[in-house]
Amino acid sequence: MNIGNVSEQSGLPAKTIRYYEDIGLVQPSRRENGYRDFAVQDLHKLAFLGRARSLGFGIEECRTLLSLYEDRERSSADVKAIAQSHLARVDQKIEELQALSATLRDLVVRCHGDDRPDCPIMDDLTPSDLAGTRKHPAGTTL
Amino acid sequence: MNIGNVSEQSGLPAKTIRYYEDIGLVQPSRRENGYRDFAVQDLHKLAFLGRARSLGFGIEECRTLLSLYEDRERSSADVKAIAQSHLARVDQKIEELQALSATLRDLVVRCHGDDRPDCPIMDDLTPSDLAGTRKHPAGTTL
DNA sequence: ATAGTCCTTCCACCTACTGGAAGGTCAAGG
DNA sequence: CCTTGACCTTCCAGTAGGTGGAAGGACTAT
Repeated sequence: MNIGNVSEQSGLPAKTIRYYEDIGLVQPSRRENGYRDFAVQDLHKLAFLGRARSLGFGIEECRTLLSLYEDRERSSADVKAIAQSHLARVDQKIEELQALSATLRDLVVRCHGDDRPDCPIMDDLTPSDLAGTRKHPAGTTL
Repeated sequence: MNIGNVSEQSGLPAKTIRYYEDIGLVQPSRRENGYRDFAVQDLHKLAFLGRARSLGFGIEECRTLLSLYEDRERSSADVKAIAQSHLARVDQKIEELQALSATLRDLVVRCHGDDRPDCPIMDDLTPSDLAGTRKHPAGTTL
């Protein structure tokens, strides 16, 4: 099967499929003319990867999940552990973003938003006390 | 002021400060010996940037905010517009992650997590409806 | 003179792709 | 036979926002 076909059936862009081959997630064979020739199992793997990625699993997690996918003797505990730690990370991120959202919302609400320069948002950003502590409790990153 | 000093007072790593110079967010002068020489205004800018970044604003937003910071005739409306659109993006992200979290949590809860291979998480990831494929016919699929 | 710390530049790496250029292959139509 | 267009190939560069490290110059103290 050619890459265009596999792309269509798996829902992954051809570029992404080549990238996945590059990092060793799939190993399609080659024809005489140099074209990749995907087996049905490769298609399955790629669809599996697409779903796993859409659930937010990282590439290395996907690699592990793929090996578990191919292991009919796997323990569901191994799969669950990966999903659980991923879930914990997602929930952690949600908390950080919620704190961020609350801070931003507060600033936005307090800013009158007219043509005068006076602005609580700018006041928050403006450094008042350098080298010292206080003012902002916690910082999060996106 | 040397970069180490500025780093300490602004809370930004020296590497980051050099990077910010690279992309034109600050323009410290140079001494005879090639060392960067930061003015107090540069320190203020860097602290401003650090706070804006910690609120999740992107670099280009920071660049705009910085120009508004230096413009004493700015309209608070301009600042508010940037913060509002950023807030909207954050809230959008939260919603996406919450949907993801719900899906993952459901899968994790339904997975018994023992030493048997049977696993609802894997079932979710496993492609079932691809053209020309059957669902694991006893030992053919990986 | 030498040790230790600070500073410099440059290059590579991180995630997970994505875009584009330059060029080979293949099937159909005239 | 030739051309057109779709498809395929590789390789290079770029994304966001830095981080790590190497190689080497500069400063300070003893």
